Amino acid sequence: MPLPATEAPGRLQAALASRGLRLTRQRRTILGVVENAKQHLDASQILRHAKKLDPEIDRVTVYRTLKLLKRHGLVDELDLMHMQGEKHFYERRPQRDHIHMACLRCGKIMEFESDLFDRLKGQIQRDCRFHIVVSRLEVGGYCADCRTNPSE
Amino acid sequence: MPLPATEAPGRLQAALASRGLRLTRQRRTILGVVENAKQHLDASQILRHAKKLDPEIDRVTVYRTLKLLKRHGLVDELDLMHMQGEKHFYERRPQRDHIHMACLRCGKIMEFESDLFDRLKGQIQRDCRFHIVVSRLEVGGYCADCRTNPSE
DNA sequence: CTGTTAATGAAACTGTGTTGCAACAGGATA
DNA sequence: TATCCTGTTGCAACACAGTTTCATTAACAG
Ligand SMILES: [Zn+2]
Ligand SMILES: [Zn+2]
Ligand SMILES: [Zn+2]
Ligand SMILES: [Zn+2]
Repeated sequence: MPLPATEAPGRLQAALASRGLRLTRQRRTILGVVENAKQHLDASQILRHAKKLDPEIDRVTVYRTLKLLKRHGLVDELDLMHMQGEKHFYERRPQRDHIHMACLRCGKIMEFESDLFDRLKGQIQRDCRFHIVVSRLEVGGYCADCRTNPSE
Repeated sequence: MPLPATEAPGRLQAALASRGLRLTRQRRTILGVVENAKQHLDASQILRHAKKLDPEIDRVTVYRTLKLLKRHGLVDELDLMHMQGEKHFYERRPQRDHIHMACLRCGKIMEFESDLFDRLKGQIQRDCRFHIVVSRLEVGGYCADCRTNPSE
């Protein structure tokens, strides 16, 4: 369940356009898929969704577009603790970073925002004189449901 | 060339033994490589180091041993922000978690321990009623050297 | 020392992501 | 709207990380 469902339709498209990058039919389709995804998708899921809207789209274009978005800091790449093999997942970079929690039993992915996380990043930048461009905090463990119903 | 596998009996070996797992010649070699590594190694680097000590070792055994160590929480798997392709890196799980900082310019990897990080994990466990088993915080950005010498 | 059983090595395989290149199309310009 | 330039696409072949299968080997308990 993505946190704030506040949709800004076409934000990715607008961002690409403002950088002078070509908005092709295929890119528009892929951007739409990423932007409107209800959960974290990997490259092959993005391809599958995109093919429903435009059957001509090739997987190479999906990979190239994801790489482009990543390079421009418009999407973040996640592992989700590699619970489903070596896949990588993508989400539009949010206004405020969040933590990903992956339940090792039921596979649920939860998100969490925290002031402490923001302060921690501030501390890293100050104490290590390190300018943070991208950050990723993922934890694996057991969710509330799985802790109270370990039998099911 | 092949050195005796009678290396200093590290903590990893002791941990495996205490769990009733077989300590084969190959496992001892691989454990020694991971334990004595001076930097973060990926699977193929671990294989290369291990082959110097025991040329018979197969890459499959390296993968299987890493999986075993991961499953038992004895090593952590890192991405280091995927700066060198999709490789994954390994390190012995430390007594206290640390943050990995990867410089996007010079490729340097730095480590950092922080009370704030420990408190953040505590907050997650309390506020989300989520029992943390493993956590990973990686940040990408620019290190102090690269910020002061952007010319070199 | 012996037997049981887990671990290994070799090869074939899966799946993710990349590269080279000819054909194509976005979008600027006139 | 037509033209051009250049970045983008689709395809096939490739590269590489990691897994599976199975016959053989060896840990270690008895
Ligand atoms: Zn759960
Ligand atoms: Zn998310
Ligand atoms: Zn990864
Ligand atoms: Zn640097």
